[in-house]
Amino acid sequence: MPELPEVETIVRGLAPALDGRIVREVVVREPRLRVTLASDFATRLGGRRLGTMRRLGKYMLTPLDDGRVWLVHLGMTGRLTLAGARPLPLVHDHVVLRLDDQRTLTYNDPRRFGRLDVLEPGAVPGVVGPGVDALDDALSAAWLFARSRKRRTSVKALLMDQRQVAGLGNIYVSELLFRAGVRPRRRAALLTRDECTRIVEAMRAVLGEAIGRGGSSISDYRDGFDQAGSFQDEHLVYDRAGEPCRRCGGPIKGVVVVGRSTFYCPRCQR
DNA sequence: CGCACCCCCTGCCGGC
DNA sequence: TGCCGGCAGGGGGTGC
Repeated sequence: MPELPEVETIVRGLAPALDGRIVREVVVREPRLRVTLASDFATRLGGRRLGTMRRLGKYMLTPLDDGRVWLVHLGMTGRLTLAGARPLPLVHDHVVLRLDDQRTLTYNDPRRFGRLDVLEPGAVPGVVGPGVDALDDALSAAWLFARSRKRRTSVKALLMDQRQVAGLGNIYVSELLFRAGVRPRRRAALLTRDECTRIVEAMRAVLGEAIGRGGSSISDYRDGFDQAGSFQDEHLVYDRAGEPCRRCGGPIKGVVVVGRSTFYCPRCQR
């Protein structure tokens, strides 16, 4: 579920509230996430003072006062929610942190595809690979043009590859390619400089607007305070197969590209 | 190298 | 109404 705008929304909300807090207690109710929590996870996080949480791609990274970094990845259905003292535990509440201000930070994840970890100092760069964050200034049209040369893969696969561009997921790739007027299956190596410019501009625009709307709540996404986003109301193509294109009126097409459902307008995108 | 296909897991929805 | 197959915003592994 959560892509860059959703993770960014959570981080913007939680970072000020968590900065400087001390983790008084860590309760692991279910360690079997996609990667089973290390047996010492609770002791490595317990007692630590939290620094300023930040986002890198779809990861949430919080520095600890011992130099390590607390890492959270929400997978498809993860939620990180800050609430008052001792809220009633809900089904799929896997990890519960009690803070020194008596508030409670809960990791809930029905499908358990998420990841929680405490990283050693210096391990952070490795978690996202050599690519750049989708909102990093370094991701320019020139960078994308250079990176896409000699790639036999589709532009969608290139943009979805977290080692290349970190943060984009299935919703926002369809949305940004519609705005850029580029078909998802176009060979990356055949993108023109002008198309790379349009893709980068569309990427920044759609991500910025989505963040402004608090992300997309398709079914279960909520921010760090359990509030839904509203950008799903602005989707132009995602999950709209057969419905009229909002620009030309023609039917939106739904296909599968690199194993993921993909939506585009055959008339508006080339 | 790129991709099809498999897995991880629960929940929801549509069809019958 | 109830069951079942298919699919879901992510990511990792294998084998062709």
